[in-house]
Amino acid sequence: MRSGRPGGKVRLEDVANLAGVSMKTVSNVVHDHPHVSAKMRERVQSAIDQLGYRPNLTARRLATGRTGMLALAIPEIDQPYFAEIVRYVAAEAAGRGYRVIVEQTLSEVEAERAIISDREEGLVDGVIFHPMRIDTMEIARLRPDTPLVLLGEVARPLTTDHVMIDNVAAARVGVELLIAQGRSRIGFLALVHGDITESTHLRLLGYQEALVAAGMQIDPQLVLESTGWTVEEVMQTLLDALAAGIRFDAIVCRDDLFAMAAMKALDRAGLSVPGDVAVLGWDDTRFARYSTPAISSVSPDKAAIARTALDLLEERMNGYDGVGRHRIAPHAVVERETTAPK
Amino acid sequence: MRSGRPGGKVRLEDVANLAGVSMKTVSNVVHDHPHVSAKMRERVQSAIDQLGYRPNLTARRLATGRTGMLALAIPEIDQPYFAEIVRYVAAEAAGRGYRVIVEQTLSEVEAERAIISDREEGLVDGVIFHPMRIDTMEIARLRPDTPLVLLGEVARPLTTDHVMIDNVAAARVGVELLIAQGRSRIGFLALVHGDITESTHLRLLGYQEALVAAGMQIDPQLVLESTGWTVEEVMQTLLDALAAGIRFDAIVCRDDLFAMAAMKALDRAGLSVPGDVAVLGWDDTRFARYSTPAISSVSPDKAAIARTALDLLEERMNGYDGVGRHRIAPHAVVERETTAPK
DNA sequence: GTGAAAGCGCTAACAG
DNA sequence: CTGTTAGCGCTTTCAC
Repeated sequence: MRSGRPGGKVRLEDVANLAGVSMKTVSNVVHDHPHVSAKMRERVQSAIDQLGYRPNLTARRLATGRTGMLALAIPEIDQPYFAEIVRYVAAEAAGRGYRVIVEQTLSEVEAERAIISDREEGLVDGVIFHPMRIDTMEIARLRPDTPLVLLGEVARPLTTDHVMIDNVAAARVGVELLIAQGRSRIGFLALVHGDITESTHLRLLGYQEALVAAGMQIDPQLVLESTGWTVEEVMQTLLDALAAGIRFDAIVCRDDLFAMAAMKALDRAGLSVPGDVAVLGWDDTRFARYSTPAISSVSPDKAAIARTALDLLEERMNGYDGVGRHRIAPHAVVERETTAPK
Repeated sequence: MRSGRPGGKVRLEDVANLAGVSMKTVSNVVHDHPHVSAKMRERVQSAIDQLGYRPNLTARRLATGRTGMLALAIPEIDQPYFAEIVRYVAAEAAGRGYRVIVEQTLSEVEAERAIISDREEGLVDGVIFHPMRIDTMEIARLRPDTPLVLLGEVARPLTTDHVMIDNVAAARVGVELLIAQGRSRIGFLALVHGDITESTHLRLLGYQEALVAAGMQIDPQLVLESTGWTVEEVMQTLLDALAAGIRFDAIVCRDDLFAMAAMKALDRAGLSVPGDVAVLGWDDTRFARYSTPAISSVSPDKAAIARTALDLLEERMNGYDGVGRHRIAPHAVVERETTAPK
């Protein structure tokens, strides 16, 4: 089945020789080019099968200048929200003929810098990047030659494309739901020390807007602050507030992980959900769906985020070189078991 | 900063010209080759910086025949167990100088077949594959030229390397824990219709062995069967058993997702965990840690799995061509809140 | 220690 | 519609 060449490697030329045609004709067959006679096609195909020929991607890439690969850079692959984003982006990319390589930054500054200032050329045709640590200025300065689209709520760089949801509006809708269900002491879990992304602040802003619009008083005590992102830290934050005598009948969480932490804290404090306290998560991940009780959650349209990011990126890869575009993806609030009329 | 060449592309040769040295010398500097004088290195480096030269990966790959890339093929990226496997494999691979591209099969036969019978050459140097649908015979028959290591409990192919945990022993230890805590009506959730992997059967076998070893009676009623893998189906399976009057004081689950489903069903049936019923999960994912109550879980050593898979794969990539090796990674049982003495 | 030249396997422009 | 040929940018013998 293999050619007699050393290493068993079969080249396009070997196929051409065996079939008695030119390399161009073989290439036409491999690429399903229209203008090839049926008998020709068959003859070439049989040579391909006989030799077990497989086109060499690397050579093709060198010749075409395209890799057919995209990089998706995210903080952590095993955080459900990002795992789901990877899934949608990979599906969307596959539909457009791209494969995706996943890069984890672990929210480390150096890793994020490495994404932007790509040292080597020809790894990927484009990059989709969800930054956590580096800011607009740095992205603008280190801006790579490679087409780039940003995800998430970084401060908006003027020069770079960007896809996000309207966090303020989403938070507002979520809080309005709680208010409509008769909740009046609605907490926010939580601001995080050292968080330089805008997400949490925007969500907090929407929370505040909804309260004001409803003519409710804003009690700063209800806005909690966590020392970190872990479930343990977030749980402790709520536990401390409860121990300090602060009372809630609803809690808006910055994401589903925080909601899981809230469930733990409330359980430990002997409070029932949603009887005593309603809980609203964010991101609509598997955590929310599989938890008991199932967590109501603000749901960004991940498929739309992926689709929009790919749209933008493809335009860049096709040569668009204008100013940065900013696209808003839709959101919804999915009601499950942790929210209910009081 | 850019050369005057069209397209702004800077090549090794341009650097060589500017620095007034040969391409070989530039290459030596780029690769930190030892035998280069300090002044030479400096001169070349300044030319590199001046031109903004970035080596072209594709050309390097074509010349060397290595891609520096690995494929990791898994069923679903957004299933926590696999997301965590991706994380460990990616970390391990990065440490060895490889990048990884993630391929989702979605447990579809055709997608799995595509992984094995790679149509194109030069995409990756090696493949790590967690199959769900295709069997030993097919893997052996379609076996690609690309080095391959299998993950999970497929029937063991003689020709292919393979990393797994000892499912039987792990299940036995888990059930022994339950027995030691005074549980006597221990259910198994669940066999799944159409599941052709060995995992569930091996776990069921260990379950059975532990019961026999403890001199307990085996009640077939306690071994449940689900029509599918979704949380809804699994939950319904347990709900049906409960409705049929079958009583449990512990449930061993085939994975953490099934454990989440069990928690839902028990909650709905008004049973408390672990008061009335203990629950043991499998895979030790974030689900188990973040759930309320936190789920005790059989914990495969994912770091060891990743490390071992890479070890095996590197040997293959370095030319080892012997018989398939089978490596067992360690496991443990992590006790959390869903198991406790009765 | 450094330089010149021959590929790596494919694509695409051009000629026939 | 098919064949020829010149690159794509780097690595790597092999002389110097």
